[in-house]
Amino acid sequence: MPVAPEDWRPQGVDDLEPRAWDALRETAQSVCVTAGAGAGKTEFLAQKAAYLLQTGLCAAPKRILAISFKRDAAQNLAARVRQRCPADQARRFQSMTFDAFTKHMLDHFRLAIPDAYRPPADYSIAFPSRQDVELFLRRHGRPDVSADRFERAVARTPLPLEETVENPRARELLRAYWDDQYAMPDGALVSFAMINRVVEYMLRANPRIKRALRLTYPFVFLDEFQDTTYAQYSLVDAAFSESDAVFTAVGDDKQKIMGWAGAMDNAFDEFTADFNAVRHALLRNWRSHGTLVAIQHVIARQIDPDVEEVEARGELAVEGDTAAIWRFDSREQEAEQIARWIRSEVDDGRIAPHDIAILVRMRANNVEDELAPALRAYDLTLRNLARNVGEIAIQDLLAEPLTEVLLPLLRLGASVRDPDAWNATQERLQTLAGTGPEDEAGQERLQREIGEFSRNFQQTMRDEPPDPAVADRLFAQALDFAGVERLRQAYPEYRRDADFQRVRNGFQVLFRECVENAADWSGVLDHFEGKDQVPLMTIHKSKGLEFHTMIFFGLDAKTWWSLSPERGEELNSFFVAFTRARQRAFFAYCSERGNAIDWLEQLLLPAGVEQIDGANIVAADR
DNA sequence: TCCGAAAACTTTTTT
DNA sequence: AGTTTTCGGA
Repeated sequence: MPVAPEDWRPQGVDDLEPRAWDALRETAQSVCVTAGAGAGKTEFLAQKAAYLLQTGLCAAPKRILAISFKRDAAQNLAARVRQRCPADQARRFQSMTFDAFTKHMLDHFRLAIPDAYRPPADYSIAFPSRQDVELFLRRHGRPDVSADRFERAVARTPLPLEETVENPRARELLRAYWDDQYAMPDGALVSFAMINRVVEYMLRANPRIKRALRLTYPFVFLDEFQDTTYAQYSLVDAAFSESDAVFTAVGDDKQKIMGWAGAMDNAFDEFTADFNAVRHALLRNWRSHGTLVAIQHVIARQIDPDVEEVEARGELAVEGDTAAIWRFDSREQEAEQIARWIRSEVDDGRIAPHDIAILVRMRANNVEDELAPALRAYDLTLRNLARNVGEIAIQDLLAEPLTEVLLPLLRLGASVRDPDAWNATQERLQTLAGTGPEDEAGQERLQREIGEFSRNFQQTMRDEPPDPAVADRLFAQALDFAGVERLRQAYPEYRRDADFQRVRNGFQVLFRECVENAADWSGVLDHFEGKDQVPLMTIHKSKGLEFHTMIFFGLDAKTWWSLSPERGEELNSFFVAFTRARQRAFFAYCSERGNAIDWLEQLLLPAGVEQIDGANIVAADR
């Protein structure tokens, strides 16, 4: 039974801020919502979805399409809506990445693609490397063309090339690329950039498909809109322009840090004009407390002089400095003092190591070499999320479906009763086996198998202390229980053997590594997931995350190369780093490497951020 | 093998 | 803009 719009209440939260109400109730016209750091972007989208679904403004069988850039963002949003709405409503909320959406469109409407550009049904996804592209350019006698620019041309040139490219040499080169990719010896290899172009062409050429799309999705959400690329924008345009689809685009221009990778210059302005959207700005920050928000405002005003002041809703919960520049004399002192500071914070019981993030602008691997030994001397472990285990980065490995299946399985063995692990295992295996909730016999068999498996595992883990050889054996057994063939069937990204082996191998390497650092198997798995370790990552990787305390490492001029205070994204990336902090933000630099960049000092000092001699950050008697 | 010069690279996601 | 890798000539 639908709720009347005026009676609808937010789900699972007390209330929304007035601006959020305005943006939420706007359902007749597209909206651009500026949601700054900590404004509750995901929550806002989830509430708006709940509003549309529960009031019947988006009534069955119509659906909401939500498009994000990253898999975890798409999954988080979907999970949030599932918490807020009954299953039959949540099913009509389709949250996916841009690439997943275009690939679905391609697979569904492949036959509607004009002959000259229709990929064969058995195409595979390619992630072309620079070398691949350079090889192609050399083969076609054009080594003078930069691979970067050529890839960008592929991504941005609309099809059909015969009509859209005037320069004959450019046209032939692009056409040769498409022909080559479609005629690879092991079958067609298509990149997501190509899929985007093909689908955009298909939508332009088939008004009927466009109409069907519009009927299915009267509402479209676009997440992190500031980072939309031109290719993605043109696809959205081809799919929904001149339709009555109502868009909700959410993002923050001040956090645009992907321009160098092709993000649009002013996505919000263009969108507001093209889709006749009204603009709203959320004005609360639920993440940080007042002191930090005040400093954030000073930086924000530097990025956009017209920015509105934000109301801090986070509570101050620490004593002492909440923002400071730490100046060190030498690299040695810098690493040593930071390690000592973290140790004393942890010893005082204030926070756990994983509440403190170390952010860097780039080259996290080099910084790891510098900091890890110092931390180790204080019995702290640094987790560099960009570090490769085998051929995959730890951060990527942790988000892989294989990890989602194997970790709960291993957890079952590590403790006698772990209902979360049991439920997760059951859910994952159901998906793998394709057992529906109505198949009672299948469910029972699954329960029995899990029970037997976990008893077996529990015994091994009780009898044998953590050891690399045992780890390998447990890993092999868990993988076997899940079933390699089933896994590779269920997840298309594992179809190609090399892709599966890369993840498999990475898991094994990290698992074996964690064995060395833990007293029991439970500890091994905690270590695997990063518990009680200090995370280290780039600013780009930290986007969307938050931490109790943020330490920015390397406020030296040398690491901020393409930086100019007036324009460019460097100030934005600095803003992103600062706004990750709930309680405290510190900036470390060391005169041995260089001086803190002038403009940052000029920005931070007047904002009330003091400079502290790094020798004094931990009391001497500790 | 060594040296200096030149070129490459830095910040990333995606089934 | 600075750091790291590659390359060519000795």
